[in-house]
Amino acid sequence: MKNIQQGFNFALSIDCVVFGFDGTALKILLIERNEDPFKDWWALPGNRVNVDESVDQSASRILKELTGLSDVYMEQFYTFGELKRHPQGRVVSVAYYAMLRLSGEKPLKPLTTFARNAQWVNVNQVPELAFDHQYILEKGLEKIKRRVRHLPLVFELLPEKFTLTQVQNVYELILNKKLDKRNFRKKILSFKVLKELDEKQRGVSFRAATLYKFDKRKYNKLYGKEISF
Amino acid sequence: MKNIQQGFNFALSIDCVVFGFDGTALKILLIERNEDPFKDWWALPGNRVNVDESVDQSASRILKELTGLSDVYMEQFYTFGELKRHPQGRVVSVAYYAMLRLSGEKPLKPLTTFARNAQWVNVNQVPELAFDHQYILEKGLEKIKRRVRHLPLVFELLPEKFTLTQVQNVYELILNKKLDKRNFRKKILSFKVLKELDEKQRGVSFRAATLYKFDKRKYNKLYGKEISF
DNA sequence: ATATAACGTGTATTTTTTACACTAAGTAAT
DNA sequence: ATTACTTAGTGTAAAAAATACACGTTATAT
Repeated sequence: MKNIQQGFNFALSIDCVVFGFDGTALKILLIERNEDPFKDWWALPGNRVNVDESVDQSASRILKELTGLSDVYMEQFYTFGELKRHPQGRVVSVAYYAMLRLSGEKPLKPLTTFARNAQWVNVNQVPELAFDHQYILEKGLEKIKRRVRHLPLVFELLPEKFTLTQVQNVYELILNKKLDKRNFRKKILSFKVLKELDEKQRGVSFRAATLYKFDKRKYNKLYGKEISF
Repeated sequence: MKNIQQGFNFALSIDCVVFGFDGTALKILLIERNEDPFKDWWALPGNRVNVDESVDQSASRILKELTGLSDVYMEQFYTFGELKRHPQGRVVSVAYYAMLRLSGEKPLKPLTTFARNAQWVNVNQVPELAFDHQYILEKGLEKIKRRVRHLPLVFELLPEKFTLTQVQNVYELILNKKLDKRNFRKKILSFKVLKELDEKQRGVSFRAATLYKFDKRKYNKLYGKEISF
């Protein structure tokens, strides 16, 4: 029982800022807490890290338990270690952002009882949140605004096949500004990582757009890890 | 004694990647450990976080204890939470990078006994390090390579008054590539945050260069927080 | 057939980035 | 004082990237 030694008296938690795109709006995932502290409050999905799992593993597990979602793109972005952030003691929280394609078929089912409910809410219609989660959310948003310019994160938010207009919409929502259509297309295509498909959108009123796929292999080959969108 | 509850069995530590510039080379600070585990090994300056201090406070305290240095520019960059990274139990480490002007006058005096010695070593002549510190160092280096392009970090490494050639040298060392002198000057001056002084270098053989100061007020006013060096 | 709404495209202008080499100024040695 | 040496300091032309801007095309719905 090594951990009984002095100094082993912190709790570690994970909090996730989970972004989703439903074709129209940028959403984040919130849970409704079913336990104290902050019972009945909305909060970022999060929980304690177990002592026998790595922090990255823990993040995946926690997201899965609270939402039923697995294989989600996640990345650590900051650790929140202020003194009074948790009323039950010294809890330091490692925050992750996550991104996923939001298709109607994926129901959100918390696999644990401490969250009674999980729900997508529009990024700019977030209610008051438990703990310092408001702050963590803001930092997460700032972070992806920057990261989205250097990493092909937006494709995590889009379905496998997407139109260029959808890509542009996601960028506009994240960066929170309008982009010029022609210039945007010129630029995104200039990276040569989108594969034009022999296929059009289906089920839309009005003219259907061409579908594209993100070519991950080509991206890795061309850019290693970084780029400038 | 809230922290006796289940879950409060992590230790938290801070590790610092401290960069210094001595006018010629980019250095990082290492300590020689005087205690187990890894007694006699070189390591990044770091130690346990106390339960009654914030993570940021802890980082400053620890750096001060190990080196005698205070008021150093520090920023958190990643949290290392793998399972087996510490032989004595579950220790999760929050890593910071730090930057400071390395002038001869500042002697390094560890104020604690667990480090027997603190020393600046050239970034590309680092010996084998304790724990996962090699890895943390690499990540720290990657991080500042990116951050230095968006934040005026280099001025933390330089003396208050510096020449443009010195600025260029620091950028070249961090980015690890040669820059064109005329283009560099054009660009750095175009930001309008360097104030040309009525003063020249002293004590150099050969022609003395004009000294400049970084105008922090102007930087904040013009750019808020970000820029693209 | 017609109205509708989003699709998809090109060019000219401005701005930014890159490439490139010599003279000026101060120090040190003779 | 002359000379040799070393770093400081400067401009321009070409290429590349970013920006501004508008209309004919196409599939759908009525």
